[in-house]
Amino acid sequence: MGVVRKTKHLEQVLRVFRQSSDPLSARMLLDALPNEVNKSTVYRMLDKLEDDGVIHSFMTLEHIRFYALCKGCSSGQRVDSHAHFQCTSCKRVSCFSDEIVLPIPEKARITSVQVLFTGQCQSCLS
Amino acid sequence: MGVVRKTKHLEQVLRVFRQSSDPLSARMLLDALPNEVNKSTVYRMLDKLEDDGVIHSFMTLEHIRFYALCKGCSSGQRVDSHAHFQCTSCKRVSCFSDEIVLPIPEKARITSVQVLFTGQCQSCLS
DNA sequence: ACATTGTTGCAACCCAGTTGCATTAATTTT
DNA sequence: AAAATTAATGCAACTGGGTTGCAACAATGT
Repeated sequence: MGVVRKTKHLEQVLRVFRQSSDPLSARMLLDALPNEVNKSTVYRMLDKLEDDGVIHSFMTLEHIRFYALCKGCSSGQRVDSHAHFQCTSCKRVSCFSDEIVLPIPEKARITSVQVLFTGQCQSCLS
Repeated sequence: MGVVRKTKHLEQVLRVFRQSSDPLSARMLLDALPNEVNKSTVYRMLDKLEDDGVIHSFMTLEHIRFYALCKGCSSGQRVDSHAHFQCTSCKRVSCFSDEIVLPIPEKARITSVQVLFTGQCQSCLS
């Protein structure tokens, strides 16, 4: 189905994503939006944007879903092995710039791969 | 901290894991245990087993945590890039037999990598 | 057998995410 | 431009995975 109408909220959501270098959770997005938006609305927008291939999502080990813009993902053949990283100390989530090359197994029809590295980031190490 | 005492529940949990070829969620484990066990107890056992490096966990896209025995993982230097697969149709989760070789990024001290393939499994394709 | 202390069960709780429904607002039709 | 259509929104209640504090219980050391 996906997004059909251009609403103010939608524009604001996209602006927040564009301005953020890191992936965002629904909560973070909710806090970042300029005016009050209901959380159901935010979840619904995120769902639709993901359906449309505008953003993609992945789960962190704290069972929180994070969303990020699909920059390179051609929404047709999407095996975007784009990887993410979460620092176990500060919990911050970020994207890995390098594309990860993964061997796609034969056994199944793979449509996506999510890769999450965990460990300590630079600033938490020092 | 980890597990200290050998209780009946603990033995049963380990038996269930050994008998299962697939990773298990807390709920599935709860259902598979022969006698009634409180869910808090199960979650606590899982936490401790993971601390001890006996099992490892990962999140599915439905934000459910799955656990599996660490077969090859030496609990010392553990960058176990063991991959999992979830079928988007039947939701079943399984382990990939092939070890995935991943380039470990320099920027951070990586301690673990989780890889989750999603798509359709053999039986759902036919 | 007893003391110690890790483990369990219980109930209440937290929080991410969902749902049904009435209302509002973006688009289309006239 | 106003009316009709229908997607998007807000609200409140709900679901379900996972956690927590505490009293009761049971595995281990002496």
